[in-house]
Amino acid sequence: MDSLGERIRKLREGKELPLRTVATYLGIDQAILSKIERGQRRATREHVVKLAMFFSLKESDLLVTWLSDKLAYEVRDEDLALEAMKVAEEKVKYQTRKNNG
Amino acid sequence: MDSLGERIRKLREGKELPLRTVATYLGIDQAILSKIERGQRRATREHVVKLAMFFSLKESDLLVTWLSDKLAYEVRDEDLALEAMKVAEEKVKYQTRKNNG
DNA sequence: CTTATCTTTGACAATATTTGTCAAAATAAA
DNA sequence: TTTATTTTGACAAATATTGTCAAAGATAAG
Repeated sequence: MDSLGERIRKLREGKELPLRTVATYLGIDQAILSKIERGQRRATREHVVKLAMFFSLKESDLLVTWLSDKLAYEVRDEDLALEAMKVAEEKVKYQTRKNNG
Repeated sequence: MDSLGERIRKLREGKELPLRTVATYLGIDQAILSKIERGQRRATREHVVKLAMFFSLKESDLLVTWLSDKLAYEVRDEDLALEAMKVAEEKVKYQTRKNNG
């Protein structure tokens, strides 16, 4: 259950690449990538798409990691986080039905 | 499975109160309350707390509605919304374990 | 120990998003 | 018609996000 940051740090270190290399590919300063990897900043969707390219991952795979990070972040230090999450899941199911069939 | 806006509109209309009355209680312009009720703007936590007071609801009850709205909003029009939501739920469970026991 | 490379930190700027006011237009009720 | 209520949209203020940059802190190599 890794965060996006943990995942890409592992991938990057697995290839023994410096932050600079990946950051340049993303078109951002290495300082930001450093922060993203350690969870101090959040990636944008564009970053995620490019990271999937860079590391040859399925885009949807990395997007789910990124989105779930965002959701968990949204209810960080909320007592009612889990309860809200469950209700939200139902709301999303309903939204989906509404958009499709 | 009402949104916060739907809930408070029903409550307000149930008491036959104009937007003005509730908006003044919240300390905001009625235009905003109108938008919140119709889901065009989002309430702040402060609004929610005051609304719970105003309508004599359990604060946590309304907070769950508000939080779940925020979560659902965060993944609006995302194909991977539901999948991300499920992963996020696990992440939240883990966070909780980390903070408590 | 010194130098070179890599990573982290923090101050700051630019941009985007959110939250609000206000006034006018639209709607509904008297 | 009037009067009260609600909705809309343009705009401003406040806040949050995303980024650069330069310096400080680690790590590794010579």
